[in-house]
Amino acid sequence: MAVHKKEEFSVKEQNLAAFAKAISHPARIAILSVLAKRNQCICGEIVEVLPLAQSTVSQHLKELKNAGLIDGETDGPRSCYCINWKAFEKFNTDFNSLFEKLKEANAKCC
Amino acid sequence: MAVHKKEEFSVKEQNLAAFAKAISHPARIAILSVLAKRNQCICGEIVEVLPLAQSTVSQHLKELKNAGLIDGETDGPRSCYCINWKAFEKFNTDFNSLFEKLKEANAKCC
DNA sequence: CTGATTCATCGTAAAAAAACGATAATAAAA
DNA sequence: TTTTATTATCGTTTTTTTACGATGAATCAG
Repeated sequence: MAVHKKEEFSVKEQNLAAFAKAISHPARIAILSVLAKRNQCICGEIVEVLPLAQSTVSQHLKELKNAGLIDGETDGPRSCYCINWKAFEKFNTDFNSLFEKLKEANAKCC
Repeated sequence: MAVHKKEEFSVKEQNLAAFAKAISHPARIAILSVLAKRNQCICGEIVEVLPLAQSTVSQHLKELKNAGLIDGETDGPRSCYCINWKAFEKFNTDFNSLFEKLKEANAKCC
């Protein structure tokens, strides 16, 4: 029990799920929101705004970066992050391509 | 350690994160995809298609229903599900309203 | 060079998620 | 009424996530 079954789904499904997972926590939504407003900012500014410890924020940033949603580069002793808009566009495209199919049917359940 | 901090974020952020969490597993993406194609179907049909046990699929369906992404009603001994398209539209709206703000800036990191 | 700042990483603990088998509940069929 | 088919729920185990403090690494200021 508790075996990994994620690999048995299609790559597209896995990618979409991975993106969704990246934004599936309010803290990460908040981080993205800050980045969207300020265009770019350093880790410390984000820590100031969020109700979380520095190490926790750093962890969330890492996850967002691993998922490809943000870019980051170190600038002296600090780290500067910004949103990777291309990744968001790809998400929108994939998301729609999965669900646009029968939208016009406007199904009523059973 | 391990304290719930989710409540300390805005309602909008929490809702968006909850939606994303619902679609953050490939099995649930696959379920939604099946429903989108077939308009509606019963639990058993989904179980046939997925590489998961019946109880696991039922659990995923419950999560999707709790998140408001699908509707379901029992039809005799079986349960019929379909997609709640309104919920998807709301997600799209909220998603864009959070992130559309600075898109034109096309930021380059630092 | 020393000290201060800034951030990432490590270790750890608690909570939640994922998966299954077994069992209960429900309604149709016999 | 008894059986059968279908689905939901319960109990359990393993894994993953969330969160923190403490420690390290890197750079700037003095």
